[in-house]
Amino acid sequence: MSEALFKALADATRRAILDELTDRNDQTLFEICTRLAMKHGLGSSRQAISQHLAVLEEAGLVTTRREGRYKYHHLDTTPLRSIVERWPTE
Amino acid sequence: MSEALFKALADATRRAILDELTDRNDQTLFEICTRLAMKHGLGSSRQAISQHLAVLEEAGLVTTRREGRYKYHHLDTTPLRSIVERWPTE
DNA sequence: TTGACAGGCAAGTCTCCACTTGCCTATAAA
DNA sequence: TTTATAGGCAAGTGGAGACTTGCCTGTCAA
Repeated sequence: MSEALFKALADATRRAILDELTDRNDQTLFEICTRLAMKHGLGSSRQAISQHLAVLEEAGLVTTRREGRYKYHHLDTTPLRSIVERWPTE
Repeated sequence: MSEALFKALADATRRAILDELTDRNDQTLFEICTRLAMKHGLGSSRQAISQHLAVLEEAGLVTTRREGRYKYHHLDTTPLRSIVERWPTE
């Protein structure tokens, strides 16, 4: 569903998460929270980021991997191709 | 501002308008309204479509040209490149 | 000049969504 | 076994935005 993709991209905090995962892939929720606060100056709570990650995962932009009590998130940009395929940029 | 771009893409009706303009460029508001109703089964009012076009224009995805009492809208997909440039798909 | 047509403006309603709050589960260290 | 850590769940709140409604402006044909 492309609806989930565009909905995921619609929020600035979620786009900052994608930026952060582009910079360093495979991060846990807490890592993302602290690094977002540092580099992007975002004061979002853990729950907020967690909900954002769920939206990104539903869009297929983020996949997860469990390891003990840690959950690693990594970026998958392939869904973005459908955008330029739908409306070609030439 | 990329905020305007993602906001513009976030709505399904606006994406249908982009589809319609991809299929046939340079349409007036009324043409878009009637063709959306036909092909996409959308029963949106004229004002609704007009407001959507304003959002698309603000995002740089649509440019306009006045001609008498007609206003023609045409598609510009170049802003979409910034998406795959921001998060490369390889 | 009058009426129809293409489009614009502004206020109001309503729904969705981002975020909070509080509590719960599970893993690992003390 | 306790205690701290990493994360999850669910209900409630507030604000942004999609859509409507009513009226107004400007252009062209009869």
